Amino acid sequence: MSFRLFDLNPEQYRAATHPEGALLILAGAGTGKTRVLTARIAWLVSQGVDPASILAVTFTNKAAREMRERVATALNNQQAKAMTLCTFHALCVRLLRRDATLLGYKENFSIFDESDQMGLIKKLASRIHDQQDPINPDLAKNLISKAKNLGSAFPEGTGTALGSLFARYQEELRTLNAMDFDDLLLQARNLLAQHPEARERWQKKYRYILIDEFQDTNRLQMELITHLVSDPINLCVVGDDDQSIYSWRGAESAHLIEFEHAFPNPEIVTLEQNYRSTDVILATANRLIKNNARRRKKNLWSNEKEGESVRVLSAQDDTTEAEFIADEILERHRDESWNQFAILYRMNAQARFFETALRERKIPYRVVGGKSFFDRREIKDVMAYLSALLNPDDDTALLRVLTTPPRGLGKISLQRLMEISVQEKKMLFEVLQEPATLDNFSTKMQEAIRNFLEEWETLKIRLQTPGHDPGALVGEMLREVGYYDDLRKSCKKAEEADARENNVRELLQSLTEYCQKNRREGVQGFLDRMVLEREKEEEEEVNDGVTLITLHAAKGLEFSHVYLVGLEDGLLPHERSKQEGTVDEERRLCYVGITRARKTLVITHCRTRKKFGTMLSCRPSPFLLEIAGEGVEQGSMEEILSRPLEEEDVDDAFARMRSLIA
DNA sequence: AATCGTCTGCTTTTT
DNA sequence: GCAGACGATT
Repeated sequence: MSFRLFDLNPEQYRAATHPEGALLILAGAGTGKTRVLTARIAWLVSQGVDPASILAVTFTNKAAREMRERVATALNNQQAKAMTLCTFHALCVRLLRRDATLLGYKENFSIFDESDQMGLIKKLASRIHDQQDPINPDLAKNLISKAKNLGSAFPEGTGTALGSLFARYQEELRTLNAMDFDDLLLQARNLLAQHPEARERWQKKYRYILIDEFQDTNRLQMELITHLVSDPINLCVVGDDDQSIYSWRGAESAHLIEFEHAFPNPEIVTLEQNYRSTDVILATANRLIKNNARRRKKNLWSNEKEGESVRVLSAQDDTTEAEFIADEILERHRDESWNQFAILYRMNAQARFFETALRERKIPYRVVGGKSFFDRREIKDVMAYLSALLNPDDDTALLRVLTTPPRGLGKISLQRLMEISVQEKKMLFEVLQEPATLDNFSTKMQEAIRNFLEEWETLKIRLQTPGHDPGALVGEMLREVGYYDDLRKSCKKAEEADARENNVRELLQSLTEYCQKNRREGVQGFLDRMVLEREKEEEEEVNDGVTLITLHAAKGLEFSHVYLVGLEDGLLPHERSKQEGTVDEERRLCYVGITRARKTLVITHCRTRKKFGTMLSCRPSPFLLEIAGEGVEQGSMEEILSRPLEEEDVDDAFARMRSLIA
């Protein structure tokens, strides 16, 4: 075995080599969680376990990718390939692509992403049109999602406008042979709950189950796990209740805290030795988190005893906060590369000040989060073509195809087609194919419809021919129907047009590559991946820069120098959390922020801040009182700036001035 | 169908 | 203070 088990500390070793039964690994921040999971998988295989019977589930694609890479180094390639290592959603797609017919879906169902979902909700909401209480689509989406993740396909309040919206939404999805993200979990759960033969088949396949970030599981995911686990129980979960920051999305850390309820007498291993931060930073984190009542007690420690003090600094206002930090980063960059610095904040809106300050000083930076490649119009267009090709029931996708580019079928004709579709209880594509349909339209329209059908059929047939290049075929069709021309026409600048066209080519190129590599999964597999893994392949992390990131997005990352900013009452903890009684989660958020730091940590707060356009005075966050203690220095930025320079700094400043003059 | 102006309402966002 | 949504206008 190439993975060296003797590199593990005693607790890690115990977790990695625990023989059988339920195993709960409480892995504090930076305690080598992924390492242990990888080691455990390697150990299982070394004990003769068939890799194909191992299932390891993560929450993010990134985590899955990282784990796969590490497993591949620990095992040989073939073994690593044989095991299932994916996100919850990808696992569900796998189950459902095989067994969806048992639930009344076809196995070529479409997966609706958030914008598809939103579009459908808006359409239905406008149809219901209740003058009493108009439906807020955002709210509706959240409530539907929440209900589903609690395990229910039905709204709580039937009879309300929202209730009927939920019902019709679900009905519509089924007619379109489509599932949204939550449905993937919901239907997979239903599959295992309602179909014993399927359940047994999957249980038999996955004998060894490992779950990462277990504190983030919602009820549906927990049910799914419970159904999948067979006898003997071989379930290993890893998590940290102190880092549970997604309860607003339905995650229940109670699954971890009360793990024994679901799986009695588990082996429990607590990992407390931290390999990331200095002891001073960890002591600060410990002092903060112990104020949370319901948790599994952990006390992080590190061998790194020599560390700089944690500094808590106040600033007059948000601009000063940003400028001070930017100056300090500039100063420290002398012996650290830019990407060792991170600025962590509660809200994306806070990033702006830091962007300005960094830009003024020509410091490179990257803001994590923002518009995804996959939200771009042209990408959605091509995805619609692929969806409509694979799932003829997906009217949403087909409508997009029919109107992009304009084919002489305008709003009115499409409306008429949809009316016929509703009347005859047939899907849009069937209606198009029906010869009788054409009688309703002018000769010009008939021509347009016939043209489209002809193109579409040709493409379908060619795609099915073996040895084809799907990317090239779709690209060819797009060109023939004038899609590229239309795309260019809709752009103001030539640069934008080039960029969009390039995006399409890139997408088609990766379609071709995917199909070459994964013969069996084909176009369907590619589409699944595109919807579920909404990240561009060459996420260019090569360029060096300071990271600007929200606390939520920072989980799992680490930086040598961390600036945790905006520690003000109402911002962290956020005002709304105080109203909703979820300050504990805000504390965990703060805890996550602190534990990202390897060497130095600066925590800042402003005495005044611009909110909604006006300057308001701010009180320091109550968390600052909780972290106060040995190794934490307090100060103000103004005081530091007015402090007389120390001698060497003066020398330095003179030296720099002289070199500027020279 | 596109563009302009006004109104509103304000976390976090793994898939 | 500003983005995003929506409705009125050409």
